[in-house]
Amino acid sequence: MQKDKRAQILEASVHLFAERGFHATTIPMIADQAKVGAGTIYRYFENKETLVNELFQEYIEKLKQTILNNYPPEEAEIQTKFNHLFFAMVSYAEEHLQALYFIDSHSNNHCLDAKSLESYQSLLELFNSFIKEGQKERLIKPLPSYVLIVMVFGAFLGYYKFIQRGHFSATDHLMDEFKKCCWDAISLH
Amino acid sequence: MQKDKRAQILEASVHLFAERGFHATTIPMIADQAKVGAGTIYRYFENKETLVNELFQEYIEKLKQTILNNYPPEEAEIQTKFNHLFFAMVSYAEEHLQALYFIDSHSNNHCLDAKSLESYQSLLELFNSFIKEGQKERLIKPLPSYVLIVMVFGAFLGYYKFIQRGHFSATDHLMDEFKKCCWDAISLH
Amino acid sequence: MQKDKRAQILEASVHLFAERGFHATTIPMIADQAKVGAGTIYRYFENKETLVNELFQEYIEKLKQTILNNYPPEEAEIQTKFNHLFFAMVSYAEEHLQALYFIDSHSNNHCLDAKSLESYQSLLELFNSFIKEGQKERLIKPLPSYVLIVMVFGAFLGYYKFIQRGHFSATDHLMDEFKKCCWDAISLH
Amino acid sequence: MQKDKRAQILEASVHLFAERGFHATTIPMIADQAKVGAGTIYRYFENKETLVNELFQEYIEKLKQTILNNYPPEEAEIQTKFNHLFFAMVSYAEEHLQALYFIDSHSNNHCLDAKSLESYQSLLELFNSFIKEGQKERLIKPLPSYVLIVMVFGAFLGYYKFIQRGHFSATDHLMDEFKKCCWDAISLH
DNA sequence: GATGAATGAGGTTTCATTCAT
DNA sequence: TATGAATGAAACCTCATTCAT
Repeated sequence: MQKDKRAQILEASVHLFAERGFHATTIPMIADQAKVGAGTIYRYFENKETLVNELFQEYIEKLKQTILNNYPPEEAEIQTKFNHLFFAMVSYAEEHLQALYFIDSHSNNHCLDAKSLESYQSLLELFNSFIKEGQKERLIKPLPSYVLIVMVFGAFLGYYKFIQRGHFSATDHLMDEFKKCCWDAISLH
Repeated sequence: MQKDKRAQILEASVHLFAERGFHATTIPMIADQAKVGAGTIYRYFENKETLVNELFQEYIEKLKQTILNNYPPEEAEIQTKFNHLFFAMVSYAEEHLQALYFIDSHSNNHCLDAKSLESYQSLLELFNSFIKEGQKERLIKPLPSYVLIVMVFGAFLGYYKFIQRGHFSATDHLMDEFKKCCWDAISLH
Repeated sequence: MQKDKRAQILEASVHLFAERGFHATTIPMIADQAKVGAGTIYRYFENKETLVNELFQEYIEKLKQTILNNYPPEEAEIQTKFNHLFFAMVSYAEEHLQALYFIDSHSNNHCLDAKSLESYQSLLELFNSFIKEGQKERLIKPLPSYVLIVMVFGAFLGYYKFIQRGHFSATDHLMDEFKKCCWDAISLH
Repeated sequence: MQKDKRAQILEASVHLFAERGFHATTIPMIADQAKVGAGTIYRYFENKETLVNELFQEYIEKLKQTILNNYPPEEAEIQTKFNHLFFAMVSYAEEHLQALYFIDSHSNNHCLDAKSLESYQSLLELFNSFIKEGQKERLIKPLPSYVLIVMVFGAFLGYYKFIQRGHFSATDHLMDEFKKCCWDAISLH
């Protein structure tokens, strides 16, 4: 009861989709994990496709909010903006790691509808405009922004997957190294 | 007739699995694409799972061969080894781009059996030993090698996905930028 | 619906398996006869094999119960015990004739699992111990009990198949003849 | 080569059908056992159904021949005729035990066509006329001949299955007991 | 509103049969 | 003539979805 059933369903879904993928996750699995009846899911979502799309859009929106919250003013330096983006990602990853995996592994999936793709594009646009600006100032490499974004995104997933697996614990020192790594990857010199 | 049916099936499978994923690809889809009867697939593969596993292992092996072919001697410089690895990846990506997507998107998939995972690990080990060596010489960042590998792997996929989509054409200049990007991402200074 | 779905499925199955055999009976046939959806069968039975095995075991158990119910005390005469066994079989055959055919025609079938075979053996053991006792008292022929059992079992099936086909109706007189026939087959003099 | 391929196929078929039944026996199984290609079977038999029917008819015919060979003259005594029938069955069982199982387990099978059923009926008729004659002379029990036939047939199968399993070896003494058992089962007094 | 038993469309897999060699 | 690779109809089985309770 405590939590809203819709939230329980979304929470169960994001874990399962992240872990197994959309097609390998069944409605009964979600119902079990969410501790609701299978039929209940259909009171909140028209069908499995709308469920995955609403889930995708909500988590994209949450990430966009995290990024836009306290975003540095336009006139701020690129480094400042990079710092903000980096720590926004860190913050999101620490709170919604499953969501990050889910977004990454489903962003090319056929199950997404137009609205989800648009949502995803608008997320990429946040990074894209940052990169375009840096490239204009000759501070960021003149590569297609998509390549730079995907590289850093991949790095984030790798970094957190590694920590999550307990191979070693997150320290401030490691985080600094990681941040520098991301910056070096995209910056000129 | 021309080609071996087994090869036709593998070729159709790698495209479909890369594009849609294991669970969203049906046997009739593969049969149609491969221009064989659905039953024919079962003359060459015990079932859908062994098909995906044999496919995975064959393409991992091919990538390992590409990397190990003319690999610089142990005493060679890190830069030389990096160049080799980079161009091996380029060569593989240009010949088997679908395979690269397929490997990337399925390396965490539950459909893989122990042998496939082992195969994948042995591929990662090739990169890993290169990174470990570079770290010992203080030429490569002291981050978990997994993070560095994933970052560069992600960059490759992003780079080729972008080119493939025709957003712009591959030039030697762009390739140089891209190579520098990958090196900067992992190297110290 | 009126009856329990599981019971409907079992009832349809025993008729079809008795009539056509396990392998010639399809799930859709059972679903049609039981008036349930094909998928419903899998809510009650893991697969077709567990269906046939549970069915077999349930009907064997029912026959064992019929036999053991009011079984004469150990010290009773062989003739008394024979009468009991005979009428237990008559009672079972009249209520569950299809089951008798089903058991007979599937007792050597590869579809049976270890538990079913064990169940069947324990049924044979009931007859076997009766025969062994009679042989000790030199009232029953010194042939392998299996031969005697199969002979009488075959006679029962023949007798009831004949009656069922309506070639003639069951009368007390006929039943007496039949009983005498079974007894003569196994007894000494 | 040695044997005619058709004979090899029939021989393999009778073993497999007796052991596993018509529907559980596949054409590749028969081809393997017969050491011929699967396609070869279709050079000798139109399809699987005609194969089983020709097989059935040939073995029924063989049994009828065994019985009719040296059959006692009409005026002979019932006991003489019984002896002949009994030893004809023994002879057949010893030479073609698999065929006896095959006939028994398929005589009610839906795979049989009209001609096979007719063939089977004409076999039963041989036994039936013997029984009718014995009943007229009040030497055989006044039960439906079908019941008596099935009983003795079942006894034969049980007897030979037991011996085949090696539970004990066939002796002249045992055979005499068995013969007496069959006679007692059907005779008056 | 919540449930989960029931359903059947659609997936995976088998196998009788064909046909090029 | 003999073969066995290839086929697709039809089998078994799963699971998204519905609906009576």
